[in-house]
Amino acid sequence: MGDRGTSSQPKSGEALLFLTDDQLRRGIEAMFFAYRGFTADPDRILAEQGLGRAHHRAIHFINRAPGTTVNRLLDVLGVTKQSLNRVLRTLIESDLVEARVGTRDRRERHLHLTDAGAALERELSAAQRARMRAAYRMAGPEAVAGFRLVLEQMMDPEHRRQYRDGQEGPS
Amino acid sequence: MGDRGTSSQPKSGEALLFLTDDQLRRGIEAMFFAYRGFTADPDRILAEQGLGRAHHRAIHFINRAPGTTVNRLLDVLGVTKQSLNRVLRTLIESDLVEARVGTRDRRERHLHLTDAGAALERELSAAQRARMRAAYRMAGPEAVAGFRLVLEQMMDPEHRRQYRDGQEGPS
DNA sequence: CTTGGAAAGTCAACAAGGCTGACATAAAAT
DNA sequence: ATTTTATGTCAGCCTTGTTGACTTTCCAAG
Repeated sequence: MGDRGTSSQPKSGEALLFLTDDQLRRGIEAMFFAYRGFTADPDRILAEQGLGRAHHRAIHFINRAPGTTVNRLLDVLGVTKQSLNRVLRTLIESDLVEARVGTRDRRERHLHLTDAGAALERELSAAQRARMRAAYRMAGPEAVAGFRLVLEQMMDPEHRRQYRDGQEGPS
Repeated sequence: MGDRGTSSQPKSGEALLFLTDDQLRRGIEAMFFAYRGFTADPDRILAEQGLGRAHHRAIHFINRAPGTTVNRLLDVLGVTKQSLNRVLRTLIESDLVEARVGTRDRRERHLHLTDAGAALERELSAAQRARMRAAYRMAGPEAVAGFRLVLEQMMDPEHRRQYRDGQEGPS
């Protein structure tokens, strides 16, 4: 779709300099390579236990919101219940997650990490945080602010809501 | 893994403020949600054609370096040759990619996009660039610089090399 | 020149983790 | 009493990773 036009007038002003197709392509590749690095350490740890990235995502969000229900988790993760169910079943069988029947609404299952699950979560997120901490240190505070700003804009609006819900509190 | 210590002294100075575990967790989730958004548009387009994300990656890097060999592509993509081979086979069968037997070394296959392949590439990357352009515009030039800086630091060193190889020229 | 190994690519079979669809059950809501 | 909601389950499909075994081609040492 002939938008090569942008590249033929690259330096028409600072405000546009970073919007050439080539600069955008660089950003696309940066996302690709960075995401690989971002998941590499947890993937290694998980593989040792016969788990995969899907388990990591479930563990992460259960840890963030203990007692969350299956339905809310489905929303956040954006997969089907059949897919999540398979993952949760193995996590429960491996004694990493506990599903407690709801007291108010007994149809609901409230999900919690067991001690072993919490330990694994710490191991996984420690690896991921270490990498991110290193990247943040190298790049500096202003870069980090920019990083987060761009990422937030890249999300679909629904996911952006869920992302913002993860904030400390309603400031 | 007792690195909860960081969170218990959160505001000990501007230089550390952004390195609390909670801030790092926010960054981790930002990556997760942003990457989903980042791939959403191409995924939709690809699904219509019965292709997947793996095909997109191959198409992207063949377009960037026409005539590249399977081996070099393997390096960039970081999958096994068997996995890539399956993807390439469907791309060739669908007349999106052409594999020319090497003239100097006839073991090699040099990969090129066909006209149809180039058209699909433009469609895919136009969607992805549009999203990135919008995110860049909302975030502003300084944020973009920070975004790219952090992403680069997050890559594994080998991938960082490949990423840098994608620059305009050896300035 | 031939022969043996290395390199590039292909084929086969398996696993993880997405997906859809159909159905079961229990509890809540109407 | 009926319907809706939350969850779980079975079956089967697809993509995209994996490993292992194989072919073709090239090159270099004998």
